[in-house]
Amino acid sequence: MSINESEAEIVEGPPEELIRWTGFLLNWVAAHAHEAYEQVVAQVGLKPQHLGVLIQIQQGPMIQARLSDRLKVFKPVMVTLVNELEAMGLAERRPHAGDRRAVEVHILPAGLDKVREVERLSDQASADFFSPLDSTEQQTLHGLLTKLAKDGPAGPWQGLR
Amino acid sequence: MSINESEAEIVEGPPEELIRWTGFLLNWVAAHAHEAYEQVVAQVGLKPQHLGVLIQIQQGPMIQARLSDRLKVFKPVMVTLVNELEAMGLAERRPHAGDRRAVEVHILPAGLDKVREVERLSDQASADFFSPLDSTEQQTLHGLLTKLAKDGPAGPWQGLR
DNA sequence: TATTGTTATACTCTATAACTATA
DNA sequence: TATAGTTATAGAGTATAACAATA
Repeated sequence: MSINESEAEIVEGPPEELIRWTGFLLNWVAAHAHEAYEQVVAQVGLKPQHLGVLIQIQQGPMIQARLSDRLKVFKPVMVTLVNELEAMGLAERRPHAGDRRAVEVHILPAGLDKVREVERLSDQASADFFSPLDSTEQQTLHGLLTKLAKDGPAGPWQGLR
Repeated sequence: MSINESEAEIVEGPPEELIRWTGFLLNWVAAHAHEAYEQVVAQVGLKPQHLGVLIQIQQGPMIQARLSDRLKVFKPVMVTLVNELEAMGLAERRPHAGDRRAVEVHILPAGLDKVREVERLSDQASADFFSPLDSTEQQTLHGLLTKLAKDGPAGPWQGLR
């Protein structure tokens, strides 16, 4: 048995050398938040993309091409996603009156239930995730991230997409 | 290539419906930060993983198996990465005295130069990215993220890995 | 028997191409 | 000519299997 140092890393924190960089910390924390979210979605038997579709059509039907645009996935991927949602009885395709090429994707009652359930579970997961911060700190974090999200792409990389 | 209808969405901000959720914001901002970092690394002709290896061996050589562990990539991936680093003249394999199965991966002068260059470029990119925040706000953000990174995995998802 | 490095292989995701039927 | 949906295919990226050499 090789008693290397790899035994001590059962519970892993961020690498000590890198935590001084805010950019690294940002990615590290976000990765773990996303992991927690994926866990929640998987708990109800879905992938994040399924939920993305359900949320989009929650208020009303949408044609597939539009769903592809909104979720930024390619058309063949959307075909598969909608197929799977139909197979699970969470959504269904209906012909689009006025344009016989297009199909509308409608949410079904079971789909609405799933959305509600995920919202409930992810609210809980979110509360747990941010629990190391008190209420004021959470608001501060939200404010800082909002600033970065809104004013951020005004930086030098704006021309890159 | 398809010339799509999306004329109005040239500069994209985060989806309005989702910015209330801190978890979403966190991921959105982090994704853009990571994108900026990838741009920087690509600028010097590397992928993030290449740089990960170079940084690990910056202080001294390391055997491949250990590099696989540290960077959490599978062994065949590390073989490819080291092959590429050798082809670029940034690192080289040397036999490991005492264990003839293992090879040490050493950084070369050109590799050190690359690391320095990326550090310089990414410091600049980081400064640009966080420029919407003043110095105090940046420190606050760093503190909040540190709290989440250190105390975060004490939450209910700690058992998941 | 376990570990190191390697090759070969499989699987998943993402991205294009090609085709039909409409418009 | 362009768009909507579908099928088929190509390509990265990730993960596993199997192997020879060594411990």
